[in-house]
Amino acid sequence: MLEIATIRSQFGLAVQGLSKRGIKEAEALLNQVLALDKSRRETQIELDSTLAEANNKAREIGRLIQTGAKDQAESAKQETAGLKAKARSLQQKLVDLVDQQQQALYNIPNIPNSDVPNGSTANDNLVVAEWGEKPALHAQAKPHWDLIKQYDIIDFELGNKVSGAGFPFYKGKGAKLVRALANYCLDQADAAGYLEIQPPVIVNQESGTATGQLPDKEGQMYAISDSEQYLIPTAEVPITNIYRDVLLHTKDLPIKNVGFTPCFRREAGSWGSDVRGLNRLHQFDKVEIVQVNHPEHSYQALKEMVEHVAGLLQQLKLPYRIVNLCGGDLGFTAAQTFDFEVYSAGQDKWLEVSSVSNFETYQANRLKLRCRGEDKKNFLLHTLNGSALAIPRVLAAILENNQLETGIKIPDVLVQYAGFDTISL
RNA sequence: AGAGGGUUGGCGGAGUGGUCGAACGCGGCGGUCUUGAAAACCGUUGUACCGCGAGGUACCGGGGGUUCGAAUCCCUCACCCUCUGCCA
Repeated sequence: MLEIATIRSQFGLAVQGLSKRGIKEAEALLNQVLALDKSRRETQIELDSTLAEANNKAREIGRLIQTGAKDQAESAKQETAGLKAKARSLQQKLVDLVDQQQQALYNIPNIPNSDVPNGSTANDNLVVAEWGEKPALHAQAKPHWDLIKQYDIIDFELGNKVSGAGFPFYKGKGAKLVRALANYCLDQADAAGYLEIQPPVIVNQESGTATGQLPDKEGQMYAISDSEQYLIPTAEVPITNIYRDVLLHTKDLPIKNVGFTPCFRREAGSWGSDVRGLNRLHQFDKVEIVQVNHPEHSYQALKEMVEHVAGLLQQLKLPYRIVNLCGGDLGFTAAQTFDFEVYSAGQDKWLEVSSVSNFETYQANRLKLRCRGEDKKNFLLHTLNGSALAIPRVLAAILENNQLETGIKIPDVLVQYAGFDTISL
């Protein structure tokens, strides 16, 4: 969430930033927050002075009682009734105003950084790098949803029967490939200095709010009935929330964590005819890298994370392009995001397999994740995360790009993890 | 799951209704002393919000209540410890 101090001191920049996201009423929205902030402060001043008066009265009564002046004490008690009522109503007013301000801020997205391209849709995203050659496939090449049936390695019908659409079963070499990809990604992250974490996959409301999924994306998460908990849509949520209400020291930085979890997404409204097979699932596995860094180093960290993901895809020999998301396509909480899209030859499509973002202080402000500086002043840290990688789409691209007439060739780096080098009949 | 005990500042640990943001010790920071260091001594040392400032307000696990006044009493939730039970 944006800091109220930032909105106050850099109003023009904030308006400009939100406009970049295509929010037309940005100025009115921010003015509304500032108005709430103003009355919040006024109410607090009034409340504080009322409480100060009541405190003084109470001390005075204490003194009177101790000196034995019972009658005076009793009459002084009568005088406090009004103050008490006043304080109570001001308190309520303050709580309401704080709540309103909070709600308003929760619904304002992050300000894109200056390097984010202008634009309103995915068409305006900027391709900043491309790597690899599109493979030349044989004449009978197929999309992965046909290949998985042919080799019987992933079963959507079975998933449909047991769970629902978008919950496939991975079988045999399909299951082993998932495991191989996860292990490969985790080992690479480990080598890059990330601490491996196995977090819970169910989180509470506070966690969902702190990383920004709530209230913005409530409809996209699976909620647990009765317990106000949610299945995680990404390991970002539990892993970043480790640092909720935490005060770090500069010597602790950077923090680098990696987690491998299933991710659950309702994907409400996004089901279409072009979304087939592994392209979009309700449950999928993902290795996620998360960093907490000093504001001065976060963009260097973002660059390193982008390079890390690029390295993974290069070793897997998957052609990819890196996309700098435009203002209109940027996620709610991100200040800047680079998407990795892998070319999947069987369906002739670019599949998003990673999204690497810097959230600057947006999440840290909700998390109350701060750092104690050398000057003993506390400041908000920057959080970052990226997929490294989202497994099913990578799997789809591997199956499609490496298909031969005789079978599917497994990328060299995965062979030692998978225990086989070919999928064939 | 049941019974009992507990949760206080960076740490340890007092405090059971008033002057307590909280004794004391340790640690940290500054100083005196010393060629330097240690020891000793003196001072200082939480966070957030509001205020130009003086200063004010809130916070003793979370939330609510009683009271003129709550770290202290009551309710509730969470967590920890001990004993009993159950279970991958």
